[in-house]
Amino acid sequence: MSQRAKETFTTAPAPTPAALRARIRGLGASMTRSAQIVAEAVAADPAGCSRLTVTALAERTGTSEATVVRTARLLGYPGYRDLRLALAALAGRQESDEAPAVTAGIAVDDPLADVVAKLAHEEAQTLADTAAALDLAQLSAAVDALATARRIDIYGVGASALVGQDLAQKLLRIGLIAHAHHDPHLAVTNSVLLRPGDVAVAVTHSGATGDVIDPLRHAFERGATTIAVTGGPASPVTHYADLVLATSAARESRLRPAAMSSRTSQLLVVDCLFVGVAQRTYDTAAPALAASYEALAPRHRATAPRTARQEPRT
Amino acid sequence: MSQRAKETFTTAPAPTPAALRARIRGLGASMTRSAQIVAEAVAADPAGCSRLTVTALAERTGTSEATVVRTARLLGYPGYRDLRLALAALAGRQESDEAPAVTAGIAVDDPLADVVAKLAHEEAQTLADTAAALDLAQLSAAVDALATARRIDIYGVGASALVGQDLAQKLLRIGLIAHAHHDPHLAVTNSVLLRPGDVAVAVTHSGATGDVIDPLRHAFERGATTIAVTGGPASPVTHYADLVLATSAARESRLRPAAMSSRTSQLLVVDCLFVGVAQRTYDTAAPALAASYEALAPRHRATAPRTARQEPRT
DNA sequence: ACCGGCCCCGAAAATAGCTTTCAAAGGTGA
DNA sequence: TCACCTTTGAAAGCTATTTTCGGGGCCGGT
Repeated sequence: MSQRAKETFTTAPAPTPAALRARIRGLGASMTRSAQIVAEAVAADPAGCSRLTVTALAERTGTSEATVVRTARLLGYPGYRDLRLALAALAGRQESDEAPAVTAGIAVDDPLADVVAKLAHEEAQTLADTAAALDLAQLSAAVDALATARRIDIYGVGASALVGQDLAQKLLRIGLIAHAHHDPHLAVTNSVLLRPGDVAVAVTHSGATGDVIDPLRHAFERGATTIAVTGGPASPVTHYADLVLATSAARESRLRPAAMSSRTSQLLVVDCLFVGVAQRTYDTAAPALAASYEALAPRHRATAPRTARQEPRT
Repeated sequence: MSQRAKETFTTAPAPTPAALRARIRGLGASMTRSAQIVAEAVAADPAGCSRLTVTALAERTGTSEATVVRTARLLGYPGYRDLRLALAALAGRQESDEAPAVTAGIAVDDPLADVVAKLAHEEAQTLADTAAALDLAQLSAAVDALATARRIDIYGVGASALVGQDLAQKLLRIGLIAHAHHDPHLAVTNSVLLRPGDVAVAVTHSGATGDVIDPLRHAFERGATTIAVTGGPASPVTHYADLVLATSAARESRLRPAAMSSRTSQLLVVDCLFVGVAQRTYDTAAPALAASYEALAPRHRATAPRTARQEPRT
């Protein structure tokens, strides 16, 4: 057997994914001069190098393609192609680790890209907070109450009205009798009709919105089961709530007082309620969902109109 | 201009790193059959596919090299090589994120704690996907249009109606003239009044909701700037949209067909629009926000009623 | 100091993989 | 049914990677 079949000396057995850095350090001085240069360049900027071709990397390091390939082999990969792939993976990993770089608040002069990143990050944070803070016992009791309710009234005004409507829409779709009221007068008018076995839900971030508290109080006094979805666990609304579901009370900055985190948080709670109820009433919920889906189908256009695309007018 | 220079139709401008998942979901049904097969294989096993050559992937999916390359282009990369790199990066990232523990869908018999965790995780995922996939150029243009609009009409029905209302509420609070219409007839009636300088926004997850497309078309034909917030970047609604803001089109499982991920995604887009507009019009937006906040104060009860807490009836 | 041997290195040939072209097959609307 | 457009795979064309090959430097021996 020849002592060097065709310059294929697999120095290391492992084409490892991310142990790359260690490997480079490990081999360190045992590499030839130009191999070191290449390895160093790779270690210094994996992401950047992953975007280069052999030729480009050779040029950048002032070496030749052959040397680059040899270095890749030294590092344990079958060839440069695979080193490049590993480099990309490494870059992806790093990127995900350093993601929460944008924790701060949003400023007036942030570029749009930052705004998007910050908003997404903050809302994700809010979701995590809310999930962690949710009282499962209360949630479970709320699900029970909703699942067996004769009738469900939901109160919310302003931004919370939308959350209430979302809940009502969802519950309706699985066959429950749910109404969302955002008109305070109508809410009160309806609330006095409730009785034991009914459920009233109040959605209010501050927990101090009179227009929502009033109908809830009436429902409470008439014996309905009352649920408060609020960011203020000790706020006025909780006085008339049998069950309190806490939403995250993230501070709202100057540029987003109009309910962002709070809305996200409330919606998560609503979703939890909905899924919980849907699970508990699966036998009736599933067909109801299917039916409403079918009923909607004809309102969707299957394909784009065949006419040529109309150009935006000049 | 030739209609097809050399089969180089860069469907999407962004060769983004991690927006891949979102992109695949988004294009979804708008791809050709074999492209779907390839995309699906890629989405199902990014790490594995990143190790395959064009030929190998073509064979695995039962298609041809050409199709694989075309799919890579569809997903926004210059070619397969780059897709492969991105895949590797994605794999690396995933590996580092590794233990979301509760990745799977929600089952009928999941305990409530799991439901909460899964929902929160999925919605957070959706947020990340959406943020990654958002086209900043389109967003920026949309912000400009909104900020300078004479009048803004927003169309959405069903779950998307709530998103539309949310946007309208926010824009109103910073002094813009915005209306959300969820009644298809009224929407059409209003849309024919729009003219250049006005903005129409359509919110629809599927992008195929006739009740929303109709008013948007009218607005488009009358010269208003039209914006589509949709999960289907190639869906019918985009035919009449000057600007398209893509939302994540995560699959909705049996227990949550009623718009959860899609709603979260849409709301993030709405928030981005709002913050963007608020930034651009800060001088007028800030006082308007303050004023609306003041005006609301009296409707909040500062403290709990002094009466003793009423016990739940026995 | 000179010479021979060995290894390192880069230029260029060889090859594998990626991209493009082209024509046929499969639909779709008139 | 026919014409047209879309989609698809086979094969040609090209780029990037890998291998080969020979020049040149370093070291020990003479």
